[in-house]
Amino acid sequence: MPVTIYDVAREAKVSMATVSRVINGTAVVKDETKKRVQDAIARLGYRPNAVARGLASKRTRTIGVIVPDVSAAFVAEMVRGIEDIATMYDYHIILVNSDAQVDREVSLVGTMWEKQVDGIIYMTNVLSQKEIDAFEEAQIPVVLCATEDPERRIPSVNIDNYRAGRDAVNFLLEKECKEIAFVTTEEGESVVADRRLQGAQSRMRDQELHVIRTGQGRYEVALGIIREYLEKHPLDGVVAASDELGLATIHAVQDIGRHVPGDVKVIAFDNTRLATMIRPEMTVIAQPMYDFGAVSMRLLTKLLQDEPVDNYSVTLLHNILERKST
Amino acid sequence: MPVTIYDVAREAKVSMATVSRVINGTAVVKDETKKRVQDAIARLGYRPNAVARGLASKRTRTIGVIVPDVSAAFVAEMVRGIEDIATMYDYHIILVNSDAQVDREVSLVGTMWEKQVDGIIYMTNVLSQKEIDAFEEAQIPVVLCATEDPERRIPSVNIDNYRAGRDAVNFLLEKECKEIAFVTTEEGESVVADRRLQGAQSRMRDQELHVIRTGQGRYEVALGIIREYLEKHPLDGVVAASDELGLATIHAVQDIGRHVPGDVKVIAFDNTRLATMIRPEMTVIAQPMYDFGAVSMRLLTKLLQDEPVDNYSVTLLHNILERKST
DNA sequence: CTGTTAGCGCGTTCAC
DNA sequence: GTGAACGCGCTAACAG
Repeated sequence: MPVTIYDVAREAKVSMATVSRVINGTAVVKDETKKRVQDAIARLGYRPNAVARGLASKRTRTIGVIVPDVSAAFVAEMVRGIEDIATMYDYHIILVNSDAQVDREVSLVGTMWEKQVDGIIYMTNVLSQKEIDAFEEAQIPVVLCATEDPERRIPSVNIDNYRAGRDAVNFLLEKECKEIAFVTTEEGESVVADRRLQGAQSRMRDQELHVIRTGQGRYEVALGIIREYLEKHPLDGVVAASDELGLATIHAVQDIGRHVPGDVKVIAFDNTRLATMIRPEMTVIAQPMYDFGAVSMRLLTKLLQDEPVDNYSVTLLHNILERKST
Repeated sequence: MPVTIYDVAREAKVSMATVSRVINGTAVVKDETKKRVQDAIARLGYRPNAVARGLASKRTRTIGVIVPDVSAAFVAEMVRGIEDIATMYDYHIILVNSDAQVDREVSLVGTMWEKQVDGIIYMTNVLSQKEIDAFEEAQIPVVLCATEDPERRIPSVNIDNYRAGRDAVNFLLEKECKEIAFVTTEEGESVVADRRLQGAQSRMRDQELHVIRTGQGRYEVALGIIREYLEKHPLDGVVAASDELGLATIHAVQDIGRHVPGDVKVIAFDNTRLATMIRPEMTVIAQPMYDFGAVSMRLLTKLLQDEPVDNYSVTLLHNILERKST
């Protein structure tokens, strides 16, 4: 039989209300009785039941974290950031994968509602109205993490992807690149990627920006596509929408007997560990992946505790780390 | 005001018990009244409160997942496996990182207890008695995932690491390697790694197995250590305890002007995506990372539903994928 | 097949 | 400073 707050009360010869008080520090309790209670708790090995607590207080100290796929390096890093800050503020996270499927995402918001989570941290490739409606219906505070919401209807943490795309191209331009390509996923796959592409295009003037589409952006398929493109087009600079695509580019270049950075310079997005674990080490537009998660979670705690928030859509800084591929 | 089961009952002109029945399929309900209830639920947008449900039923349909660090590729993949199967059986997971610190691990088992999780999936580098005691005290079913418990006191899912280490060395031996090294972490860092080393050593006969210790096994520090070792010792075969260490080995070999696989053959553990994203593609002892998670979760569901279990310590198969580094 | 009645373990008034 | 009593939303007997 699990020991309850009543058992502690009896053991300490006080009422359960008093026990509750010393546990939660809700009110002043005489030092002596407080000690009696604490001793009783220790003696009985009492653990407050978080479920009962959640029912009574209507707060579960649990956060729903909805992501496309934890097994992606970028996402995992972010989740780690979320969890660290959650722990710091005494929250726990329920993690679910949506595979970026709208129906599933909407359904997951519903189950988070049933779970009575205090808040949600949400990441997706494309934010649709359906999801916004789901948030609205569930009446749960949401923070978007590394997710584009052009209309900024929901609190969010992101970088300026347009500017980042622009910076990447600018970097190559300053390296005297003439024929630049942007390697990315299919259009509509990811609003973040699309936004970067727009930024990249905005920096080109009379020249044309080559755009290489690689499906979902997986290394294996991208490799072939990029190689084929390279054989037909004399590129000398590539911006890749992810480390994985950057690596595919480097290998594609090498496969056709050309050289990075001598013949083709490559700069990629993200800066996962991959970027420094390959040869040549990759120049990147670094994204603060861990911070995306950490800052999102911190913002959410503010929302939950009615702390003043001076900025509901936080823009973190990206930066260029020049290495050996440019 | 959130709508409760009472509201639905009133709307459908039945008792709350009946509503509960149609929601849970706990008993037969006349088709007509069932429909009335379902309509009422839809009309009101009712969602059952999982917290109240958990308190009443003493089952939360929540699983605690305790891992060293989600941001490690290996772990993230495993978590994905856990979550997929959890979803399939209508469970959710609370994810926490322990950083492999015993105190924290013990404490986390305690908070899982408070959260009233139905079960725990546990992964760690070194399993100590303290943790076993914590499981015992919390009285929660636990499944160890990719974690060595020599005494098999707790249900677990793992590969035969001893045999895997042996197989790796054997593979190099058959390739005519004479001077073989095992690149791993410090002794005691990870029982899994230690076990593999033992297996590796068991396969050597009169020859000596070189052992290269690389601290925590991080690429950046390992690279220097391995390079230094290589300069002093004429190795021609290396078994690395992880993909990351395998890659460090390949680069170390290249750094001193030698060649993989020509001069030195490299085989590594794990087979994360990294292994096929580098040049040369790495020969590996592949571990079923996703399956570790998936099978663990499945085993746990059996434990929770009192299904018959024919094997409490499941041994998954590893296999060698020969690629370009050997 | 359906309704009534107890709890589940805790937070939170409101008195004392 | 402390205790008694109620309610959070639901499941699970038990009747009928």
